[in-house]
Amino acid sequence: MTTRRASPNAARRNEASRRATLTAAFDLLQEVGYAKLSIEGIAARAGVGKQTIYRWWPSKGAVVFDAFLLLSESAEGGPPVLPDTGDLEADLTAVLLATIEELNDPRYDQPMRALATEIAHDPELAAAYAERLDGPLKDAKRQRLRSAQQAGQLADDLDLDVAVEMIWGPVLNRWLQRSGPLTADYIDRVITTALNGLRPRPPAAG
Amino acid sequence: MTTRRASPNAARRNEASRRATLTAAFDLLQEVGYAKLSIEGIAARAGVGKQTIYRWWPSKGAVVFDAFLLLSESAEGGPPVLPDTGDLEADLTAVLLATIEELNDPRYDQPMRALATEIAHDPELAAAYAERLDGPLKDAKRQRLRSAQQAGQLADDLDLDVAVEMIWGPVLNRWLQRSGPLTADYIDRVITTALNGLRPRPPAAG
Amino acid sequence: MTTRRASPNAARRNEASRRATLTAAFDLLQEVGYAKLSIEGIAARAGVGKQTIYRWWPSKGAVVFDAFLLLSESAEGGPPVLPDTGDLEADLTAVLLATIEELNDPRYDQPMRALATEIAHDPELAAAYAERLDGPLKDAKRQRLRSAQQAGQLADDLDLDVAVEMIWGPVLNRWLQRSGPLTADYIDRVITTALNGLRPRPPAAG
Amino acid sequence: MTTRRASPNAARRNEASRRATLTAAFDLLQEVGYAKLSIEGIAARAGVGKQTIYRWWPSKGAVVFDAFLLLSESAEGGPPVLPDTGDLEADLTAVLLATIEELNDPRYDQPMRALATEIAHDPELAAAYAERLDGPLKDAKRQRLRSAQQAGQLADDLDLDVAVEMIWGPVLNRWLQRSGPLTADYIDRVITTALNGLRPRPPAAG
DNA sequence: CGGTAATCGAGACGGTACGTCAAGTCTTGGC
DNA sequence: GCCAAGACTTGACGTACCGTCTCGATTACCG
Repeated sequence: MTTRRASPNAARRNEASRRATLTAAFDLLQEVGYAKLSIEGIAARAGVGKQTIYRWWPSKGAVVFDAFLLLSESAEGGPPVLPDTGDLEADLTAVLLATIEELNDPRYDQPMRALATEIAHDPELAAAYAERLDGPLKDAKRQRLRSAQQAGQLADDLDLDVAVEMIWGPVLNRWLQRSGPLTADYIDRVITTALNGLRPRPPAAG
Repeated sequence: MTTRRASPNAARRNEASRRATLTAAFDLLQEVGYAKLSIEGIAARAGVGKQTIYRWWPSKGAVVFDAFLLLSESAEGGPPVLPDTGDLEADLTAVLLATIEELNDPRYDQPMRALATEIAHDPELAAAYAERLDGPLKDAKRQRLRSAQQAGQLADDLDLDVAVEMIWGPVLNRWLQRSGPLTADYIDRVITTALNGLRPRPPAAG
Repeated sequence: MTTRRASPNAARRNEASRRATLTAAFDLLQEVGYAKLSIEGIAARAGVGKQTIYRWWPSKGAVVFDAFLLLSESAEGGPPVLPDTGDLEADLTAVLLATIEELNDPRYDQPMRALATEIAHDPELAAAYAERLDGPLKDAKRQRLRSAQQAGQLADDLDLDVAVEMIWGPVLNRWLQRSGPLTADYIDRVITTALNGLRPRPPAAG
Repeated sequence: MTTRRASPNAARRNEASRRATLTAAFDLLQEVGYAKLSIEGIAARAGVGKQTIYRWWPSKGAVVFDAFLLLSESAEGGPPVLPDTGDLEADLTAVLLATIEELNDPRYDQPMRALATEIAHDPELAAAYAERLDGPLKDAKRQRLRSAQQAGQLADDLDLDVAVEMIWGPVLNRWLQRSGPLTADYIDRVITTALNGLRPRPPAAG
């Protein structure tokens, strides 16, 4: 058996209340923003008792996290996979363009910032995020790079973890800190720079 | 003529109260963490009236930001400069090692996360951060890369902004999300990968 | 035919649950006091479902009332009777001494105050109290006075109801309001004053 | 110096908030009854923050008590005095008639029961009641009886405290327990019985 | 150099939300 | 159909802070 906490009897949990809570949380995140998001507000919007929220979630961050989880579950069929046309640069560009489109979308901006900061302050949440939300995505990214590596397009001794961070890290950072615009051009430069590296690259052998 | 009801008369500002407030804010950030930081608490700790804080700072985030500003001002003499021994890889390694040492230091971890969070949620603060705190540092980083570029160690057409993000982005991201340990080995891998790029690199010409 | 949706089928009632509930209620009244007595607490202490309590009692006061009823039933054999030695003053003194002993007993103080205040706020409960608990007692008191009246010890035209209230009213009041100590001496003074009245009493005829 | 608690600075207390609170408490007591009286409700009705109530009163009962105090203060000029026409019986009748009129008045019934209940359960409150509200009244009652005593209308050795309780005790008890109607006739019987006592009274000497 | 206006510490105020407790209703599974 | 158990919505609890608002008591500038 695997349950960690004994207290509430999960079998009797009201699924309708759970979904209402998560939906309300996500909606409110868009509407009022992270700073004004309150358990009280979520409960009221969801038509749910506060106690029900406190019974099933340890923190506001956990609710927000589960709201994202619900969203990603309802969106997907199976684990995520990155496109693989054989053209790595094109595939990465396509994926990152979709990413910045989402990051630039006002509907998702606030909620994702909320999630990011909750994660930054709550290690337990960070672990859950790494495992349940980011993990599968990271696997897909690594997998795409491995495929390119096997096709000889990437260095044999490449550290795939670092490679993934090298491509997505700058983008996420720029978004979170608003240190610059997230444009298609920026994406291109990131990908090109990451692939080629900072050092001068001798002309391809004739 | 100027606005009739302008901001308070800065000339009369009590410097002792200002410093006490910022010091208290930073200390409390370490002690109780970001989530439990309150204006009331800062005022009490600083032996300062709440009104004094509200008079001079628009938000809690602004106080936290100023606390960092005070810290960085008291630490420095003039704008920051990265070491330049001619050996880029060694210099970057040295700087990044110092960076992760700070990020791993429990005294700074909480406060810096607080700052990151406030910035993520407050565009105005983000602008101030970009200009006053991060700006000079970024200039120094760019300058070091430019120096290497001029020495022929980096590609001529390298986008220095992207290059800087490529090196520091992954590290900051890993720290903020706790997606992996910040070790010397990790730093090495990041620097090597960034410099060489993901693509296979033909052996240096004989 | 009877009402279709009447009260639950009393025949099926679980006597063990009933007694457990009432005992738990009385015990808790002593332990945690009236203000902190809760249905939830009673149910937990009795090992009984909350619904079972709500099924059989209309209010917390009703449970408390029944708890007293259970107590008085188990204590007695038949209706109460006051001692009648022929010496009215002595008999009254004996009974009132027993009364104040109970009122001063910490085991009964809290529960009886609870009962008294529930009665004060709930007319229906007051009626039940008057009929089931206080009624028989009052009959006994009246009966003792009537006996004395017939023996020529009390005025012929005496209003027995008022007479009873005149003796017990001051004592109960003093207890409830804590307006003075309940001592044997106090009892004596009450009885003497009630018997003689406030007016000067001419010396008994020779 | 005499202050008992240091915490709130009574000098800065807002008199308007105080009066609004007490008035709201009294009004709500009439409207919703004692059982549904809540601090939250009082605060809302008074347009006052909850904290302001908690700052100045230790319990709901204390608020109710102060509400009565405010009422009695605003009603009076100086300490209360009972009428003294020389005819004790008539004077007592007049006073008790006024008393039962108040007790029978639906505007005061609920609030006074609330006060009685709070007193019954809170010894500290009972002491305050005895001193501030009931005390002066009891003095007046005793004084009237003493006057009659000096006029030879009452027994020389009469215990005035007990005498007062003997007259008012039965009335209050009957009201609190609803054990009978409070009518003019009842008042007459109480007074007559108390004055004459229970024992047969020989005809006044010719 | 004394008058006066702004700032200061302090903290009361009307509020909002917190996280908890209990009320009374409803559902599930066992007897 | 009653029962124990306990999840549910509701509403109040008493507390912590919010941001605004007085209060005297220092300042520090200005006439």
